[in-house]
Amino acid sequence: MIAKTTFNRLPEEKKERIMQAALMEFAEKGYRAASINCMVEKAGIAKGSVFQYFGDKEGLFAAVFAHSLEKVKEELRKVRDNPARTDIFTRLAQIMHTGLAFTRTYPLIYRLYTQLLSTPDIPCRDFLLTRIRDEGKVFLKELLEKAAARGEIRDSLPIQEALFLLEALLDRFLLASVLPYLGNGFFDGQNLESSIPHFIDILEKGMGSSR
Amino acid sequence: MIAKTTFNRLPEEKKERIMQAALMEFAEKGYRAASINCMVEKAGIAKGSVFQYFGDKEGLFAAVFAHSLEKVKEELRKVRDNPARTDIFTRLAQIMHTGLAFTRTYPLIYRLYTQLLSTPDIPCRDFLLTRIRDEGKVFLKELLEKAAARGEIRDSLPIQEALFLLEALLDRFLLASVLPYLGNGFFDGQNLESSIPHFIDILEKGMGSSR
Amino acid sequence: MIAKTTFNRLPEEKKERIMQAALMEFAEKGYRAASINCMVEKAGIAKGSVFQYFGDKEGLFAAVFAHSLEKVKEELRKVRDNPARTDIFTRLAQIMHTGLAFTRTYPLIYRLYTQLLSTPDIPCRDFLLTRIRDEGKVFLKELLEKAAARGEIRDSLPIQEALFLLEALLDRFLLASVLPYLGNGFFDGQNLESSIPHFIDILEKGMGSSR
Amino acid sequence: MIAKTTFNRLPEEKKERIMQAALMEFAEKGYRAASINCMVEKAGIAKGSVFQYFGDKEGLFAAVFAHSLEKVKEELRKVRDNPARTDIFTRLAQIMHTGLAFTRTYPLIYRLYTQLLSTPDIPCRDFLLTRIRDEGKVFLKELLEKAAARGEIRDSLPIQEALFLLEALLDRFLLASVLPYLGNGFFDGQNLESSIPHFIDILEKGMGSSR
DNA sequence: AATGAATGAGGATTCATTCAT
DNA sequence: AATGAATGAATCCTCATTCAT
Repeated sequence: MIAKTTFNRLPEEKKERIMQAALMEFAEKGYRAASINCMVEKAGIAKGSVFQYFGDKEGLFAAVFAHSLEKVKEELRKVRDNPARTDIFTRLAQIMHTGLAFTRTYPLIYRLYTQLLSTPDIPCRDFLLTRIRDEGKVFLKELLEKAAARGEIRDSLPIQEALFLLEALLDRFLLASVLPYLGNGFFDGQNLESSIPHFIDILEKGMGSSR
Repeated sequence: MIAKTTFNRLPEEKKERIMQAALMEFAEKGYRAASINCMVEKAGIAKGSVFQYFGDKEGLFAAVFAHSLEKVKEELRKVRDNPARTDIFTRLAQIMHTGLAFTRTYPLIYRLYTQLLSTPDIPCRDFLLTRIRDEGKVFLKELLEKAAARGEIRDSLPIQEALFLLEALLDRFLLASVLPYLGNGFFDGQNLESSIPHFIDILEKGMGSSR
Repeated sequence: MIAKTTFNRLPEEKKERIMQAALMEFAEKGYRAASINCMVEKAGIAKGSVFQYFGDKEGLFAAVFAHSLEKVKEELRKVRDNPARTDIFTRLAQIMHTGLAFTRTYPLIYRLYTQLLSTPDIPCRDFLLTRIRDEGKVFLKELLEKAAARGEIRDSLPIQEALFLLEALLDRFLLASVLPYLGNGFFDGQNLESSIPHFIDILEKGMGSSR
Repeated sequence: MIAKTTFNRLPEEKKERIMQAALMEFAEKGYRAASINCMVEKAGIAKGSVFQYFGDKEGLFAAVFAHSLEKVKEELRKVRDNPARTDIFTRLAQIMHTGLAFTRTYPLIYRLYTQLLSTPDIPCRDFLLTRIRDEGKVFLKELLEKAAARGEIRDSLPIQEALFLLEALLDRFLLASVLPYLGNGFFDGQNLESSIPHFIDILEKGMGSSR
């Protein structure tokens, strides 16, 4: 955290190269197994530089995480600032499309997130997960509440569980785009997009107001 | 994989002790970070024995995985062999309850599974994940197909997507019981059970046949 | 401290070789500058073994220290169990001779002690120094007290300061045998022995009972 | 040693700041463990500057040492230029008081000296120690010789050994003011001053001319 | 003259694995 | 079959030193 300035003063190209190499390491191998040796080789920099820039491995991870979160935020903003005059189910479809585009563009970032979820010994994990949640999940909640206010969802809908289900579906949907195992062999790559309307169909019947 | 026999000839108590210690290591620290040093200390056996029994770390992991999968299968059998004369939604509720009981009883096994999901450099990951899928997911599919045959679900339901959604929900539901972060603060420990009917409510409306 | 057994089970010759190599490193370079790399090369063992035996560098240091202290204790016992029926000044001369013989035999042990004295960041320094003091200095105190009881020293002698002076002289005397700088160029190696009676002369006049 | 001029042209305040920071590092951690990184941070200068000023770590140490020696010399001069018309034992008491005041004012300088004494791998150690000796010890010798000429000390006194004893006592006395361990628990901080007369008492009886 | 980014050798330490007993 | 001592590669990290700006 101290010498963060050193890194920030670097030319943009080099910064990106380093972030990319580090992201690859962490996303592919997980925090512990990620090797700074491999990382610096990929990035083409000296090993010592990493520690000058980020202090230690933990600092590097935090930087990579922050860098990735920034990308996520940009993406979220796109969805949020969309021509919002549509009903919630149309928006959910939009979100799924946008999310899919995101994981296709930045598959490693999504992998980093799943690493974080399942690896208990990552430093600051609690803090980092909290930041993600604050960033991403509040959004869905607002979406649901506004839809409720507009009468787009049925009165009897249990909000918390609906929220949980939406998150689960979205998360798994994105995960499937990164890890083909989860698609059950049914969803192979390109087909994920075409399944979106079907998901929306189920959600609409399950959550929408009748009529 | 080589001298598996040697391990199998061990007294049951010792086998269980070793498996338990190894499961703890792998589930808590992940594959790479797991230390055979720590493991043998917990198990109270000689380090050399591990390599005599399982060949190498990878073999040990495979054995732990197989051992855990066996427990999962037992559990699945319980659900499958249940008094099956109920509709699919009642059964889904049963499954959620049973799953929750399972992760409460064997939280480490579920963690092992999530580790496997998110850590790409575990050897044989593909093979192991395939085995899980074959074990667990075929079951849900059959459930859906039978329900369709009985007319419990609407004709227009897109089966693949419904299956995917069910898996996503179940998985996330169990994960939340192990990792409190995912509950969004809404679900705190005991509350997970009470939310099951609400999930079923959504699913029934989304997937069930009208009337 | 844990795997101390491993080291103790080693053949005596190997144990001694390792202790000697470690003592050389620590005594010559100080705790921080001592390199385990150099040490294992001198001892002809694998680097990993050091950590198996002693846990970490600190544990190694503690072991070397304990080993050395054992040698010191043996030496002290020799002096203590001497034909004790002589006056204190004769005994002081004996002690100086014995001490000199000790530093000549184990110069590194004495250097280790001085390293400990002057290096503030050695782990457990307080504890180790206390152990030395308990071992060595109580002895001088008893000597003085018995001499007082026998009337060998004057009533007006300030005991604490006399003790301090004796320690200072003994310590410096031994130090000079190890570090020639302190001898002021006057005492070159062999001459230290011949100066003992002269020191005793001063001490006797300063501390002895008149006549 | 190369561009010493560059450093000397610096504003006095900056020079002092740098010397102080370096002295702290060396005195507290010893030569090897002292980190130029820490040092420059404390001093608030660029790391490169150290090497521009002093060539390398060794040169920096030599400069710090010289700077400290200068302070010692000033102090010595005070004692030397004292109203000298007193006998040697009064002067020794003065010296002890002055020395104590010095180590209280500049404890780091004394620590630097003890580091130098006990750490054999400091470069130029021989040279530096010789300079100290030349500075400090000649003085005591003169004192003794003049006292002998004035008949303040007995004819039979072995001069070299007396000198050695005085040095040992003074050194240990000062050391005890910096490292409390050596006081044996008897001398706690403030008490050192009050013990001076008692030391002088012993010395006078041991070395003074009878009557 | 001053800066501070870059470097890589070397530090302690951990660990899976081998093998003689 | 079981042990646990031995090994050395790989880990993160620190540091003095260099050099372009």
